[in-house]
Amino acid sequence: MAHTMALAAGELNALPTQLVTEGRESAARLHDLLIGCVQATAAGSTGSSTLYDTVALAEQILLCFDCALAKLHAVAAGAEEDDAAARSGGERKTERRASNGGGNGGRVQRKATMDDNFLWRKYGQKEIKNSKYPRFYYRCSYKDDHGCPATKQIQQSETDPSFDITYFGEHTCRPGNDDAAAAIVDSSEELSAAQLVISFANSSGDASVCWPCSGDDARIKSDSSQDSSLPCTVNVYDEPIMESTPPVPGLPDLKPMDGFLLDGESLFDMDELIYFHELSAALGLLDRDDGAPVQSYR
DNA sequence: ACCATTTGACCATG
DNA sequence: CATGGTCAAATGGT
Repeated sequence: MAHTMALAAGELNALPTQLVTEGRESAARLHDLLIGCVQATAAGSTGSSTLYDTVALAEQILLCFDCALAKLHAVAAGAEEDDAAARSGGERKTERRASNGGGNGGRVQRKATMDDNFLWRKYGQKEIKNSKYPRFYYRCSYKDDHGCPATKQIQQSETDPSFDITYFGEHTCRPGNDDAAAAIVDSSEELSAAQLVISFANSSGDASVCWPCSGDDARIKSDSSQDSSLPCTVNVYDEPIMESTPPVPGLPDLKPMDGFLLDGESLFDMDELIYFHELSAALGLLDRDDGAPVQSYR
C-alpha cells in the first residue's frame, strides 16, 4: 500500500475515509485487471474457475470497501450533529423568535439524505398533537456569537423512515466570521470526491439550503425567493433504509449501501464515482423525471 | 467546573 | 382554551 507516511495530527479525521477510498480504488483496478484476464481466458478456452473465484474475491473486497466507506461516513454524519452542539459556545439569554407562532409564509420541502453543515444547539422538544413522534427544536449555535437567527425543527415522518427538517431563518454565522464556523465549512470543503460518493448524508451540500451566501444556493434561494426568512423543509433518510436493503446473494452479509445513500438509486461505480445528476436530484436541486415533487411551498 | 441536553413551565397565537 | 414555540432551571457527561 502507498499509505505508510506519517500522519499529520490534523489529518486524523479525514484520513480513514481517504485510505479506504484509495484502497477501494486499488481493489477496483485489480478487479478490472482480473476481468480482463477472464475475458482473455474465456476467448480461448473454457476459462479458469480459479480466476472466477479471484474475480469474486475482488468483488467482495470492493463490497467491503463500499460498506466501510458508507459506515465511516454514517459515523461522521452522526458525529457531526453531536459535534455541532459540542463545539458551540455557552448559551446565554436568547430572544424569542419574532415569528414565533405567527404566520409563516411558504416552506421549501426537499428530499435529501444529507445533514446540513451548521452547528445546532437543541433548545426544546415537544410532543405534537396527532403526531407519533416528538418535534425537536434546534437553533444555530452561533446565535449568541453572531446573532444568527437560524433555527430548525426535526420530526420523524410518520409515513416513512425519514425525518422532516424544517429550517427557519438565514444563517448569518458565515465562515470567516468565526474560527469554529470557518473550520467546519473548511473541513467540509476538503471532502474528497470519493467521500461524496458515499456521503449524501454529508453536510456540505445541504448547507446551501439555508445559506444564501454560499455559491450553490442560488437556485435554492430563488426557489424560496419570496422571502429568505421563510422556512424550508428537508426530508432526511436515516439508517432504516439501509437496513431494508436486501442481502447480496452468494456473499456474506455485507450489503451495498445504495439504499442508505440514495434511496436505492445507485451503487458505487468504479469508473464514475460521483453521479452529480443523482446527487442533485437527491438534493432536490433538479427536477426529477418521476415527477416527484422535491420542492413545494406551503 | 463547564457545557450541552432535558424537560416542565411559560408565553404567543388562533 | 388548545396548541406550538421558547425559556431556563435541573441534570448529566466530560
